[in-house]
Amino acid sequence: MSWTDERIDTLKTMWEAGQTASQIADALGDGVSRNAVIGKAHRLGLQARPSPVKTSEPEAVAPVAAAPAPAPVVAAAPPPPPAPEPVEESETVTAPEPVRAPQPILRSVGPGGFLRQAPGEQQPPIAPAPPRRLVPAKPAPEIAGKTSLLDLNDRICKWPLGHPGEPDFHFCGDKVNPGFPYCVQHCGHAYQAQLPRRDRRPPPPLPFGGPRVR
DNA sequence: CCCTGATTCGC
DNA sequence: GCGAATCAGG
Repeated sequence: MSWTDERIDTLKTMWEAGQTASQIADALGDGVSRNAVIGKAHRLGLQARPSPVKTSEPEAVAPVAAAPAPAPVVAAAPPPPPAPEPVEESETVTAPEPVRAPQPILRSVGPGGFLRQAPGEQQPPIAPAPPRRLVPAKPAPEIAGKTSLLDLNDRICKWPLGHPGEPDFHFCGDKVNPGFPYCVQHCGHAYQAQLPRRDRRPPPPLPFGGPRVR
């Protein structure tokens, strides 16, 4: 699979949202490695993320004895203010725009790179209208610490807890029983000995609506 | 060992 | 441009 616009977009969005390269690679699927993600991210110019390997530049650390204090120059220049980007207010009248309250909608990025609809948001599909700035949605507090869709990978248990759409829906997240999508405990739930046909319960309650039929 | 991102370099 | 291999810190 190549880097289509959508996939690049997913990469950008997730990268800027702080997702790890592994998570992004997972979401993109199609055998994309985290190396591929990282490589692409860098080529795209995305970068500057706290790297575990610190590039401690030889910061010309003045010897302790040599430089006792920073020269008390006349006017001590204050640190350059972060200068929050001024909102581009162009044409339109300076209407206060009271209506548009930017609700922090939490969307998750699906494996195909599409944006999933948030629980309360049934109707309006993705608005193609470009928002001024993409503010990476911070995970809702309910999900904090939980294993979300984006956390899934090959080695953690994908057993769902709760139901999709519920605010605290998440996944087990334990380490998998090697070779299975679930941890040992949930494998016990997922895989059970075959019962005689007549004794079998009608609705096989499989998570996710069951495995893909393909 | 597991994870992370950065970099290199052959393709 | 791509990404596996490699590096290096947590």
